[in-house]
Amino acid sequence: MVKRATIGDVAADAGVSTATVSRVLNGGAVTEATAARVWEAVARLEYTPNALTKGVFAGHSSTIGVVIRDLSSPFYLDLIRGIDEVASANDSLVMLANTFRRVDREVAQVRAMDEQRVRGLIVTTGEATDGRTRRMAENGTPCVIIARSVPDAPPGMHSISLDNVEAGRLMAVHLAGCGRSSVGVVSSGGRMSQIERTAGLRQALADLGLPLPEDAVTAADTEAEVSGAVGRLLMRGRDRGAPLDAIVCTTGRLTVAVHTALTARGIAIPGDIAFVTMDDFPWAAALGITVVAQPSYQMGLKAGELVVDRPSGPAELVFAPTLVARTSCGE
Amino acid sequence: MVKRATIGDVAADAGVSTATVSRVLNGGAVTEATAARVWEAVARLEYTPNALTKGVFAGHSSTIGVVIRDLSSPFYLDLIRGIDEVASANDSLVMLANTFRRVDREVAQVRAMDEQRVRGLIVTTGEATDGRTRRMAENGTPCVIIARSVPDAPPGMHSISLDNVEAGRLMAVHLAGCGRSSVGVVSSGGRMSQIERTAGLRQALADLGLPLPEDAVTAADTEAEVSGAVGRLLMRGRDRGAPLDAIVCTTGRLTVAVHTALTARGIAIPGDIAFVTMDDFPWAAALGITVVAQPSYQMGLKAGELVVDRPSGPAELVFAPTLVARTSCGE
DNA sequence: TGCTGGATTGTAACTAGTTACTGAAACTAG
DNA sequence: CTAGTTTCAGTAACTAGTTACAATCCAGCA
Repeated sequence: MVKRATIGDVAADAGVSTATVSRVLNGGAVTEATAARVWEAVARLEYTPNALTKGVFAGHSSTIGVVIRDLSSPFYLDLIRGIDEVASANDSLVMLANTFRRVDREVAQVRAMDEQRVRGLIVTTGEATDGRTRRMAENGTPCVIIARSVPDAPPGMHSISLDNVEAGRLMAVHLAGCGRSSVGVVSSGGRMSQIERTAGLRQALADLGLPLPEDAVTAADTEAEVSGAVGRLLMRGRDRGAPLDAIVCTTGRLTVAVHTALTARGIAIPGDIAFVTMDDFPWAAALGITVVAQPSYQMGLKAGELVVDRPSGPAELVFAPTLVARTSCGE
Repeated sequence: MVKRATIGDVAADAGVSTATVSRVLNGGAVTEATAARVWEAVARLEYTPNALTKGVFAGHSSTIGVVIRDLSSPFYLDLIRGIDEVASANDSLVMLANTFRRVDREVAQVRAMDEQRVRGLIVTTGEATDGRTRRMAENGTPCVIIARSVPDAPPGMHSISLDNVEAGRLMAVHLAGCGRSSVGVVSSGGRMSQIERTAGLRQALADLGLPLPEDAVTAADTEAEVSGAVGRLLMRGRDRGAPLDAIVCTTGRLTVAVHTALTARGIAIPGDIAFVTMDDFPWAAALGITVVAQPSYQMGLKAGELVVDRPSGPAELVFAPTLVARTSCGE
């Protein structure tokens, strides 16, 4: 195993002090002749500076930490692409951690990011990590919470989220415009974003004279639970003599499962039932699925900028969703 | 801005030396009473150890570096999940960098990983980075090259790839079994994996008495080029009086594009043309698309283990593909 | 009471860099 | 020809930890 060259080795090879090498590498006042000798030594020894040591001295590393609940979601993927764009424009790397939707891992990963002294932290975690991110913000590490707003955020603690009520409204207006009147909702658990989307949908439907009763909304936390949820919705419609003519899915994560549950029952989309869901994805166009899309890449870009630009106050950014109309709701 | 507590602050607060604090934190010989006082100080000051400094002393950080060409591919996503699994079981974080398929960014990101003194590096880059990874391996940083084998690898430099010839063979046998005889191939550029898959397909088809002429294989590097490539394939079949009855796509990245190109032309799958592609993905089941899947999660797991376990010699692991038969080839 | 010894704890050197301060040339000006 | 200024490079202190070695403490034993 060959030992890596240190700045001391370079200095010795070039016949100068480590201070001079550091000056050459980081742009201080040095003679051209000296600089040339140092660069030669750097090349000869294949010197690669130690970013850890630089980080120790600077008080923080040059990487941006990102903690994601679910790497398989296309929303998060585009978000990461946006962050990565800003990062590489600023000589930063992105340190990514996946939490697989487990709270204990969220807490552990955020602590790990703190230990790594990341330059900034972008996080899609729940409230369990708020204590730590708050403190990190106070310690001078900008933190960005995605998909959730944070009450009483200190300076340096930002949030980026979607206007979820508007997302629900867009769905309602589109469905009504397609002549649908009996809507069922598959929603995932009790996250605020889910609740807001359903509330926005319900309010807009009510404004259009189409009430959305409580029991027309079912929760499915996992893909396995979706089929049952869809079945319940279908049965309820039949029982009331008002058969379901539209299904809304409030989370992109369950889109495949809902779609599969419908087609597996031989239900035609949009012939029998209209289908709208959240978040655009590569196959949506091929399948003709109408979606309410988040500007995920833009959100990632903004998150990266908040980390890099360090605005003084806390920022609370809300992005507008857009409906991408395809064929899954008829018309 | 509140300054972060250092080990010195903890030592002062607990009335001991920094050495003792270090021993309490890392498990050395200390009295219970001293340990209790130190832990109290740690809690009171909300001390979070600096992983950068630890890394400087250890000679490397505790994070695993991963450089990915294309984060949007489901193959890489599952690979990352596998790596992440091993990482978190070993108190490591994954530092991820995306290169967007650009060689200059590959080189820059691998250098950045070297500067970060990652504990190990897992990479899906091309030959341009081989010089650096070779040297890193010699310096004691295990490197794993994914989807490509490396000639004359030094100890600590490993490769994990798919048996691409077998992947092509699986496709050929399946298509022949479904009664298809006139196959067209959409392939992406000149990467070795693409060439091997096509070669495997051609050999197996030939063994079955079904030659695959050179011009039945078209290259499409980007999604935009796919439609033209498919058109050429279709036209060629018509011209020869042997209309195409199967299309093979040798890269998961272009699956959507090929599928869209076919359906946009009103071609029924499998009615008019059979379709097989590489890499399984969430919508494949819903769409009934037959695929040759890589054990991507397993490959990620293995890559992580190579980094963590540091076997002495260079390892060259080749994984077997499996065909997931659905309905897109008829039968 | 004094000695030996194991268990704790502190001191100081070390990791690989950066930078404030210092000193020595070299150049300019009177 | 000397004084003042600028330029350049080196010394040493600093970042936040770890650890080898030395020092101290108290117990057990003669």
